[in-house]
Amino acid sequence: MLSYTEENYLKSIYHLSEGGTKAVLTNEIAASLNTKAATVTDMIKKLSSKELIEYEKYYGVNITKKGKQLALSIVRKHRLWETFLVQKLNFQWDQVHEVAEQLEHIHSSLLIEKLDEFLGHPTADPHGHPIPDKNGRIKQEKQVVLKDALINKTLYVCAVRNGSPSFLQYLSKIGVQIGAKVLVTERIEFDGSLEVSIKDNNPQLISREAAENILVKE
Amino acid sequence: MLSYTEENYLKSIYHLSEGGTKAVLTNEIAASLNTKAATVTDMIKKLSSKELIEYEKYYGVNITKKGKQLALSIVRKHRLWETFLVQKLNFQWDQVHEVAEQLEHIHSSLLIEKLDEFLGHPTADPHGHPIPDKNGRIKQEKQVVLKDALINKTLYVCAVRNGSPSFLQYLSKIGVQIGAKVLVTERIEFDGSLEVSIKDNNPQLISREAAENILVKE
DNA sequence: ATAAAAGTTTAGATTAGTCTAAAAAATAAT
DNA sequence: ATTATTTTTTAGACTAATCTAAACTTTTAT
Ligand SMILES: [Mn+2]
Ligand SMILES: [Mn+2]
Ligand SMILES: [Mn+2]
Ligand SMILES: [Mn+2]
Repeated sequence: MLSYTEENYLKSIYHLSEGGTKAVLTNEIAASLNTKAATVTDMIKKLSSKELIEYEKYYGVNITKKGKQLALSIVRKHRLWETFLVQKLNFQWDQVHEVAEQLEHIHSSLLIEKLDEFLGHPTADPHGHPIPDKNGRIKQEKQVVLKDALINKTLYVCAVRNGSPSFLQYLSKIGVQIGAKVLVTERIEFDGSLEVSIKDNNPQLISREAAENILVKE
Repeated sequence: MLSYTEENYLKSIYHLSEGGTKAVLTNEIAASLNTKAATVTDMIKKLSSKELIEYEKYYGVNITKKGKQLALSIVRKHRLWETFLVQKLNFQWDQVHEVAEQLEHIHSSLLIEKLDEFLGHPTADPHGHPIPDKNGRIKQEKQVVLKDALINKTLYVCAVRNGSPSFLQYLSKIGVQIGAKVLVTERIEFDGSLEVSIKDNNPQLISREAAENILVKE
């Protein structure tokens, strides 16, 4: 069984390697976990000896199949708990991440399967992120970054890329939530900001920065 | 903020001091936490320096007001989680303790208040143990050990004293659950075993040992 | 009252996780 | 192709929690 700390390292390595194909670097892990490179070097040796990652000195790490399965089970727990907090306990979507960081480390397969059942086998968490199933499979739907969306095409918000409370609170304030209808009415060349109509309301400006962190689908 | 380990020691000391008035001894703590006396000595020094207990060398410890409040908040979390697992996730009463041992250490007052609300402010957990309220207050009802119950008096099971899975499974098998109607039809002098009618069924024998671990009320 | 037994504390060691500072390797710049 | 910079690893130290073995106190038995 992995310790709380080992689980956090493994999950972080999994997220850093998502999408990309290159090895994950020591400093990247250190930055993502707010720790020091020397500490990371020790830990990746340990995870490597457990065959959860492959480590080549000075070149970084790659997650193994076994490591990925384990990481996915932690991600599954994290996202199921976030869903529980929002759907059953009426948390706001900006309040759940920190608590889920703790809850994801509870060890009980019975608990997680019963929780999944209780929630009706959800496929996405409150931020639109996919929830891996019991076998670690993820249902990925095609989505596009709002920044790159076509002008005057009706779209629906399906996920956020940045889960920071301040960003989520801002989104709530302007009416952006998962499922919300959005329409880009104009793209400002100068700074990349967008004029967007949210839920058929009067168009308002959002920054390029914000538009890069909102995912939409048709 | 207390560590996972400090919380377990404090809770254990609280439970060992419940009822009794004498100081809690090093070996009692060691036994209850499956650790060694030397380890306990170190930890009680730490808890003492945090003013959660009062420690007199060679004579044991007493929990302080501050320590008791903290212990009660952990007990509250433990019992609310057990209630959640049984009432919402359909766990059996013999499956919840181990998981609650982990869940009780999640730090989030928002979480626990919302959970309490979600469960409808329950006053007892699945084993009939009282759930302290937000302020640490416990609603104690008068109850008697089944072993000492009057003959042929209708009573209702209100709690168990021993939460081991094997005992709880045995109780489930013979129909004893919280709220079940029971009637002691005869007390066997020889070994203290009781003949008991459970839910108006034919009387059956239960051991003195079992009868000492079942609490009933009128 | 003294000796034996039981219980508790101290001393010294170990493991997990962390850090800083120095050494080594890889990458970038002249 | 050397040199300078950046990144990574190693070395050594620290804290929390744990253990065993030895020393010390208290309690019990003679
Ligand atoms: Mn999250
Ligand atoms: Mn975590
Ligand atoms: Mn319990
Ligand atoms: Mn616990």
